[in-house]
Amino acid sequence: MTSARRRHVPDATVARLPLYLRSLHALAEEGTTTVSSEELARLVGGGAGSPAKVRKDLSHLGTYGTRGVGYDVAQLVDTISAELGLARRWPVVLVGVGNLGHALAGYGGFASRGFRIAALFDADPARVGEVVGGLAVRPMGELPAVVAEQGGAIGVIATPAEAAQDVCDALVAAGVRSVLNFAPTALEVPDGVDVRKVDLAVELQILSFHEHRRARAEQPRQEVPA
Amino acid sequence: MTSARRRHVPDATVARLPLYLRSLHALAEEGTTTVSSEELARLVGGGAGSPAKVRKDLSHLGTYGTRGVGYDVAQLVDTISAELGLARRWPVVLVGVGNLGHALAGYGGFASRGFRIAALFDADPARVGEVVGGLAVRPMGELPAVVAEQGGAIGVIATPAEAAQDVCDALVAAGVRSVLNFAPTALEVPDGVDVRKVDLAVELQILSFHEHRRARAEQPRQEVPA
DNA sequence: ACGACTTCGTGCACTCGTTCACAAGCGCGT
DNA sequence: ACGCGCTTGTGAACGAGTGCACGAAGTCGT
Repeated sequence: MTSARRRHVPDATVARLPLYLRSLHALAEEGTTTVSSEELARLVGGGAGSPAKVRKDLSHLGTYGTRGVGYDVAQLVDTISAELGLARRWPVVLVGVGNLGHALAGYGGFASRGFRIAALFDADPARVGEVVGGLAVRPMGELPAVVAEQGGAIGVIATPAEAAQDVCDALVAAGVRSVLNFAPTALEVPDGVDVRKVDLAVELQILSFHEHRRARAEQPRQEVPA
Repeated sequence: MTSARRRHVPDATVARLPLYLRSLHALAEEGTTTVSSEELARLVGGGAGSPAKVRKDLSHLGTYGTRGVGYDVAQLVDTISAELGLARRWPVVLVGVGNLGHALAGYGGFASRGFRIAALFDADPARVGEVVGGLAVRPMGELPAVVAEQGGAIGVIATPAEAAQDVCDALVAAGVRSVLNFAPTALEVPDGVDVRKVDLAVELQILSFHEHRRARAEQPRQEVPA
């Protein structure tokens, strides 16, 4: 299949592409021009890294490495960036300028990896006008205009759980079709809208499980049975 | 297998338990005493929710629902909390009181879901002493003493990428065996230490992929070929 | 007391992803 | 020019997780 380009890229692979990209950027900066699947696997580390997985992932992109040599770092950066749609520097609208919202607005990692915070919103009139990370907080009413002006955007919800669904509805109504939700609640969205969620407490609870399990295995004194 | 209790709980199930727990807490607060697998699946929403999946997940805990009725909300909360090791209110040590660290320290969601921020640390002497979220920032040197005093802890890394590995080493040396890493870098740890990572930019990039794919599918004008 | 209805628990088939193993391809040294 | 060693790309085996379908078990109404 010479022109097989990318047919269907599995979700599991998509989830790893950003990790590869991160490591590749680091390599590029230190001047490395070529990397093997084994080296790359080591760099992304942990569970995400086995050489075979790397090769299969990259093969889904139609990317060709050079046998006996490895992959060209610069070309791989371009290919993955293109696949992820990072040619365009996506505008991000952030709703909810509380504790977490402040942190996100000030987080440099977005800018350096293909995103641009286009505007901040908050439902609380007292917060509107406040300047955070160089941007003035706007009232929710301006959301549709901003999204239209940007020609689409990715929405980030950093509000309390109670407000999240309303905010999500407003984002969708404004034309946003990709939402990243930090509020600890499930969101209902129409077909065609994509939601990802990040729940900080959930991650801790998963860690807690493993910690607990380890403790149970090491010191099986006795649990009080029901 | 009457006494089959919990043999091995699959990772995929563990990752969903906190979501169930969240919905169950909400149900308990509004006074609901009983819930069916179908209802619970609907509540957790999205990809995580199919009734069969819920039942299978819960069966791994040895939990018995009542046929014809559903699950007892209160009992299920207890069972899942126990499985996740939330009987103990885990102490969390947070390293890196920058932008994100501030947000995490002030985030109420931890306290309400089984965790307690025990101490804040920062390598920058200028930050030491500052009070954030009711806690004074301590110098890294005090880390081992604090962890020992708490009898173990979960470590959270909210530093820049460059500092993350050193901080991680310090945590491990202090006896921490579960680490949540917000820095955009892979961490190397010895066996027996568990690391989970949350990378905010990665989530956005995954969204970007889907957005890009959608755009490509809808308007296949022509991409500029290499 | 009994039947109809609801909902759980679970074996089975299937899908998706990972790992393995190896042939094909490329560059380099001689 | 040629062979040797390295690394990719990929088919095939394997394993984990999901969805389905149905038997088991309990409740409620009559």
